Amino acid sequence: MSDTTLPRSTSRVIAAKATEPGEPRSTSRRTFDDARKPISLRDVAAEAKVSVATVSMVLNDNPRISRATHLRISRIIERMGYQPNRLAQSLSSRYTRVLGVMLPALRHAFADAYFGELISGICDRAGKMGFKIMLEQAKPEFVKERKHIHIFERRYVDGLLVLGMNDRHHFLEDFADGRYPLCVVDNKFNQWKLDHAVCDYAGGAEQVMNYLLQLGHRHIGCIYAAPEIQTAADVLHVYRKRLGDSGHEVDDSWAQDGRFTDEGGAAAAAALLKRHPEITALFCGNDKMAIGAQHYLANAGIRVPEEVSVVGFDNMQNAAFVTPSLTTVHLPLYQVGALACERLIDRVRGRAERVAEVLPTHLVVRNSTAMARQS
Amino acid sequence: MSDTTLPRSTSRVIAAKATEPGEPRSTSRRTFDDARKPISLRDVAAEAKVSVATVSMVLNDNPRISRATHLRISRIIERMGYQPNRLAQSLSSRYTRVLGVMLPALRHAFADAYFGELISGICDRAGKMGFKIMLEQAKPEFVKERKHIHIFERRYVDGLLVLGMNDRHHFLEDFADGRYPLCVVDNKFNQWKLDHAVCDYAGGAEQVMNYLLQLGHRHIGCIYAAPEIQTAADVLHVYRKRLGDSGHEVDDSWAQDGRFTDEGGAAAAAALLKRHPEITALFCGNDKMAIGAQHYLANAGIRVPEEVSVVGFDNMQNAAFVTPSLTTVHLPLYQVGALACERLIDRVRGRAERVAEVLPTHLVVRNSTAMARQS
DNA sequence: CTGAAAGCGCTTACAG
DNA sequence: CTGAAAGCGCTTACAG
Repeated sequence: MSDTTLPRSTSRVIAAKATEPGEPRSTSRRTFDDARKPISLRDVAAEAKVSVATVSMVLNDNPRISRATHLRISRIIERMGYQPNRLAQSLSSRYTRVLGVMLPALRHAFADAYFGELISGICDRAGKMGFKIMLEQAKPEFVKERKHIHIFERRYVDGLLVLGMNDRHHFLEDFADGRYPLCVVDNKFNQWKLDHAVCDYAGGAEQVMNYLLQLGHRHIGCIYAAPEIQTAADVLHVYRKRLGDSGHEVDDSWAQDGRFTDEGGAAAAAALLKRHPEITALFCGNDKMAIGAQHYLANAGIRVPEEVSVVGFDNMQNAAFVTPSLTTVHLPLYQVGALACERLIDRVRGRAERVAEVLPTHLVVRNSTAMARQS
Repeated sequence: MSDTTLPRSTSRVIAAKATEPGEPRSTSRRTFDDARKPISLRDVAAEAKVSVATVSMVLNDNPRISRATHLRISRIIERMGYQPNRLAQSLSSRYTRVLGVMLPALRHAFADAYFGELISGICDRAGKMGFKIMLEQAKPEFVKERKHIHIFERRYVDGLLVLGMNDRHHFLEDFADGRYPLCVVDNKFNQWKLDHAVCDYAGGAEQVMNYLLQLGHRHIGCIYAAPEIQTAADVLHVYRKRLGDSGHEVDDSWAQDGRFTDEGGAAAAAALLKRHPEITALFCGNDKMAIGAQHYLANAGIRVPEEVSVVGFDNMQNAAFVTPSLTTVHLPLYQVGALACERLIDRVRGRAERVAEVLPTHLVVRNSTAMARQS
């Protein structure tokens, strides 16, 4: 602990300069003992010889303050290096200017590039709009103790963005009445009336199936995951429908759960190829599973793409740097995060209408796909 | 906007139950119009027929309150579903129970698994210790406008964790006086007196060099990055020193900057092998660059590990799922994040001594390394 | 156009 | 062991 009796440098020096030589002595009630205390509205008001109300209104750009006064007081605020205490501001104004970001309670959730991209978009946009981001994880206790409501009641946040949620996150129902602003990021729920911004997963899946069918693939396996997530279910649905439409029998033995992980993808690829050696293409629900599948295929001596084509979904950073580089669907996750954030802030500011934003996706063709082999 | 004239359900229902039938009417000053207002300390005090001070002390487990009173009032708090307004709490108590986490201003920084692991550790530990996490990015304006100080002065945070910072982040100097609690995560600075918790990079590098030299490698290239980061410089230093000690000429042409990216790693590998075709091993400063190097080698028709061994650094999730799986150094990033968080909270609570924590690392041998080829 | 005063919802000396 | 009151640092009607 440093010596309290010594005056400090930094901001206090700036404040000291506030009284120019020759000016009448400041009427501020700050004493020498206050040296470590931050400057308050009162100090600024005393220095400027106006009321605290006036300084407050200058700070909030209230039009009732004359241009001259505004300018004069702004200068004093600047010179004194005054920073408003936002706890006091929020307590009075009832806005915190903080948004919560809720992640699922997965181990090391933040290390997932999928969530990372969304959060990057959210943080950038929030920062530009004057909001801070607070992190939450949807742990079982969290929901059981109704902490998702408490963060509002206790005034931690003005709104909440939820990522990676699924149909079993029943607490989302508590937001259906619109009392507490919430926006679902990159997912959607039919059972609850909630704002959302989402990538067009079904559209991306259509492009993949078109492409594979055009290349002559007829024996296409699917490595899916988490069908309780609507967007993941959409992809699986398109896969089945397009295969059925093209006159092929659709049978659950052609689809295998890969749990969205590298390991799961490898295991699912192994299971599918054992069951159906005639498979010429694997359509994977994310890039990680696709990379796991490629890993399995390489170890099993099956060449990609000559013998089996592999398609991912995400377009994560490393998709271009595996061997062979991965054909995948690009998801504008950064943009979805930013858009969801903006829509949530609109809501915090009073917008009443629900929003449902869908951002387009597109196929990125690389080297993991080729014409179906002649078998 | 929903109808304001209707009484709401949820928490108000609970509060209504607080007056049991037959009890005298509550003396609370809450009226019907208050229906949407959250319950305050005053309401609880009125209901319990004690002063707000007493309820406050119950809330803060102040020992001056008798066990009987504590129990009785706790029950009432529970029954009413009261949640203290933490803005008011913080304004009075001068603690926010929020920690800032600062990331460098890299594009899509959150999508990096390295930062993600650290943040996972930080969030878990912070949550367990009753703290929330607020996100910040060290954008140029941010530092120029001294926002790193303002988040303290404005009472956003009690302490700050900084990730991915380097010697050019001069704003860290402002924390050397210990006035505002800060902890450097997975890095260290010799020029500024700051708390830190860091992985043993030099120790990991020693293990890599031992291993490669034992396998008979003598022509070892190094793909490094960001030598302005102390830990990265440590790795480069160990590489040079061990090569020199084993009687080899150390020459800058054997090391190449790979900018910590897949692309950079691929380009650096290409440059090194063009310059020195006799290279039998590449030691990379992180897994991403190693995977990029593997990608280049595969495309160039150079077999890994038969012709060239590749070693990474990080042990990121996918290191085990590239082909061939990657030999690398495991960094306990989750643990470093958690430990840094805990040390920062100690500091917030008043610990005066500086701390410098170092966590051990270890080599993980997989399939990207083998005996040096006979050339 | 500006000021005095009440209020936001807590905590914390200070009395008793 | 508990209460009355001041205070944390702002904003916002309400006067003038």
